[in-house]
Amino acid sequence: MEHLELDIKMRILLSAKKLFARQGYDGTSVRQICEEANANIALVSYHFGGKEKVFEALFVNLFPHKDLLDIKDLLQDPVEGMRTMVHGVIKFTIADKELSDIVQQEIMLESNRMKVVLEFVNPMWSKVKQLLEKGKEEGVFHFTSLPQALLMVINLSLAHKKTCLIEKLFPNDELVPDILADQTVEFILRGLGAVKR
Amino acid sequence: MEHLELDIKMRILLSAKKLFARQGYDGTSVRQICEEANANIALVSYHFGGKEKVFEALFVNLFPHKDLLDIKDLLQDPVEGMRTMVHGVIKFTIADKELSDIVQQEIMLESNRMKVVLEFVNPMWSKVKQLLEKGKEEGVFHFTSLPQALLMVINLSLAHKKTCLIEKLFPNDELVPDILADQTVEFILRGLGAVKR
DNA sequence: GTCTATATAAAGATAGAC
DNA sequence: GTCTATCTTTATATAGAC
Repeated sequence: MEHLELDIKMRILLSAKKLFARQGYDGTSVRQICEEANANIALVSYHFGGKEKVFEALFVNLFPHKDLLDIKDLLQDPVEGMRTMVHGVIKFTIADKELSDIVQQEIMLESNRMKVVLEFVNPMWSKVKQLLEKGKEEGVFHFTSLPQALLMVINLSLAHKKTCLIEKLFPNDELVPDILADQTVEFILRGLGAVKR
Repeated sequence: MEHLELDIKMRILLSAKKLFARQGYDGTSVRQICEEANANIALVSYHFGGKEKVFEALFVNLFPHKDLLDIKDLLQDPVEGMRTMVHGVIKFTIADKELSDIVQQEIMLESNRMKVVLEFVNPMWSKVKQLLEKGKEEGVFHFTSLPQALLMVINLSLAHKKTCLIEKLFPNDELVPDILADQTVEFILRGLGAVKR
């Protein structure tokens, strides 16, 4: 029932993003999406070709492609490079919480839609992988298994905001985004053995 | 089509666990569960009272309640205590990958079923929280925000095995469970500033 | 306790009018 | 490009026979 100023295709995409994030892909119906978008049910098929295609279009149109990959010379200093990358990913998860929630849901489900998600997310992980390799070569990062180190960095970069997990344990608390990013980055760097304390 | 030797209630629960883990709660139908369990469709309603109740029963019956909480004197040495807890959680995620996958899916969805999941999972996080507090008091752990530190420890303990995330980046690799647990624990301890290098 | 048969609702998708 | 109306399938759940 929002963004009535936009054209229908975009309204459908934004509504799908909102509902997929809140209820998951399988928990969201095409009817719901169209209701939210103030669009007719038939338009999803007409404009996109079905629910699956809406999901794809969502990433094609709304994923912030280049932001993180345009940065040159990331590999010059692995520690600073890692700082930049992790900060960038966290910035994305805060800027578009819905899309980042969808990414994580699909990862956890290991659904068929992973193919689409990975297409957009892998370039970032590839950069992080390079940073880890370079850092290990130079002796600033210390870990046994590269794939597992990468997994830990990814998970910490993405899954920092699932506060529902602990809200019962911190009834009055709230997380401050600025502190969040810095603390996560420094945690990762220390975890990787890059001495910073 | 397995475990035909068990009684029907348990067969339904095990089939539900398997399918929820693979396809998610919303992506799994009662029909599918009964087919997998070699049971009649009507039996889910008769024995449990519906799909939601099957989910609940799954945790009530199959969640390893006490394993981690019986350990006494965990707080004597926060570093060793943390080592024990994280190892324990990782052991659980490996022992029952299906159940741990379900836990993570529901966390990411922030579904209505979180209430059930948290009931079983919170006691563990509560212990970890205590360890973090004690460790910070004693000056062995260093972090700014307790809730966020807790979140990072939880995430690393749970989400270490989503290898689908990076399998394109490591075509031939495989993760070794033993190394996994140790590397994760040490990563966490270093991340928390407990000097171990 | 287990089955068949069915009730009822909701899903995704499209034909055809406008 | 958008709508109404409808098709088909599938969902959860249950009544009632056995």
